[in-house]
Amino acid sequence: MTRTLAPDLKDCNDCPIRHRAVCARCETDELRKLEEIKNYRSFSAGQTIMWAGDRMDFVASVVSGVATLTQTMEDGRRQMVGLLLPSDFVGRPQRETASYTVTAASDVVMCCFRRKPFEQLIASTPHIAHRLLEMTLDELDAAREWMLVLGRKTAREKIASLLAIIARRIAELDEAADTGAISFDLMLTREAMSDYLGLTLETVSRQMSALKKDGIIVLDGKRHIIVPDMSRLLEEAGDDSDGGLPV
Amino acid sequence: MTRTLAPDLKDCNDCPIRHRAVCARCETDELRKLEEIKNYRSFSAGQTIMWAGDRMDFVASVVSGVATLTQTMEDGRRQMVGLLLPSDFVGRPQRETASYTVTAASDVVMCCFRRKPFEQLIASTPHIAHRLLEMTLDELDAAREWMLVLGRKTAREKIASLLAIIARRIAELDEAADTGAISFDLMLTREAMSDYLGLTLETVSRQMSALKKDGIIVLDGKRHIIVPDMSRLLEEAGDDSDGGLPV
DNA sequence: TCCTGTTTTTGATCTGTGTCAAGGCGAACT
DNA sequence: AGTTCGCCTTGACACAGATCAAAAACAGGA
Repeated sequence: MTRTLAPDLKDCNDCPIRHRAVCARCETDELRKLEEIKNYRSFSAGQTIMWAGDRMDFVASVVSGVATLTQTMEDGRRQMVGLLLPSDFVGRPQRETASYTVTAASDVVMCCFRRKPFEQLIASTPHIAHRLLEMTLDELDAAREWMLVLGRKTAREKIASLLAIIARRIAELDEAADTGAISFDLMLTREAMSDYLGLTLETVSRQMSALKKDGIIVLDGKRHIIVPDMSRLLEEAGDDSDGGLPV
Repeated sequence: MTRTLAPDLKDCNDCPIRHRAVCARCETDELRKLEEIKNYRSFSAGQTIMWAGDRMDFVASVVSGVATLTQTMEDGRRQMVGLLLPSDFVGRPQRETASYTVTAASDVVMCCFRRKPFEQLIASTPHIAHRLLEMTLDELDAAREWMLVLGRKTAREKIASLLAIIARRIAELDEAADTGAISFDLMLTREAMSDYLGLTLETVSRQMSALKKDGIIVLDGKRHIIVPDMSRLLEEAGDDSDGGLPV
């Protein structure tokens, strides 16, 4: 349930798979192999990084920015199934084609690894395989928490849940942590939020206004959010305790 | 996206982790170790196998019957986050406590392994770790498909999707496959269905009646379902192509 | 600065699903 | 056979959120 950060995150800038990923215990020759198969790629806001069904020659780790994983039905209904923040991993070893469409929500930098050699690296390096399993289990937990949000929460609770998730991830990255008030840039359009939450963008807008009116959040411009009291937000989200939702 | 069955499933009755699990390439001393730490356990319909938050000393594989994974909010709202059919795996290595409540939907037999030694086995046996990763990735895909169902589909489409998933899993087990008509026992109450689909049991009942009236399904008693034409069901489910939803 | 297109807000109305309530059906037990 | 209990179905009505429509806020370029 708790996000498992590589313990020596801060000391790990040389490792090309950043943060939560496999770097923590990389040894020099593993690092060298990773160096060989990696390259950084940038995408601008709104750009589609990969379409569902595309051939997938890379796996990647988000370095900066926000990307989304979405599914679409033929009639255009869309559902976001994953929100990729810095340190998240994209792509599935052993699979030729992408299952989901990946879109850059903001400007994004990804650290890409050629898939074939990456798979070999996994096969020959047990601790990387373990790290990958751990990350996948975290993602599975996140997806399951999200099923509760989608299936059983009201519009207001959904919005509060989304804000809480992002606030938590941001706080985690900034290490600012428990200073009470948290402020962050929401790098999603209202439409992207509605795709995540299974709502329409009008409903998202209305509920944002309502949360603002009730003082749960403060809006500075359209996208910059201040949460004066995190516990009140969590209450609105209907979360038991403050355990919180993993992303 | 496609379920990955162990290739020599049929020849593997001695392996205590059945079907999809790790058995395919188990060698004799690995099998011996598994023998030592396993024991079979039976549960009767309706019984709670494990509560969220309980200490978890076992991981397990479903041998027969159907079990469910659910989350509950303090006010009682409930969401099923996983449906466990024979060959599915439960439990998370490296975690002390259960995240979800596990309930037997029908009479269930599980093959349980003591967690600590199982973790050691994973650590020392790369191909088991790989199999586990593959299974976890399949589950993640299933969870994400389910997010689309929960977030964007209508009640009728939700029901059709659930029936399609179960029909597909049953067909897979029976190996009866593409004979057009599929019939199976739905081992879930209307309430369990509603928990899976994020609906009320009344709505589930109404939509089942509607699908029956329209000839998409035939009901023999309350729980035995006949699907005369699988493609029509998939159409109702709103699935693109017939790719279908993994569970 | 104005113009243009995108994103967001707000309003009015409609509808699918939830809620509340009653009754039916079958299985197990007396 | 009758009673009880759990599960399922059906109906009437209410409401959260969708849909349709318009205007306001904002960003970027000429």
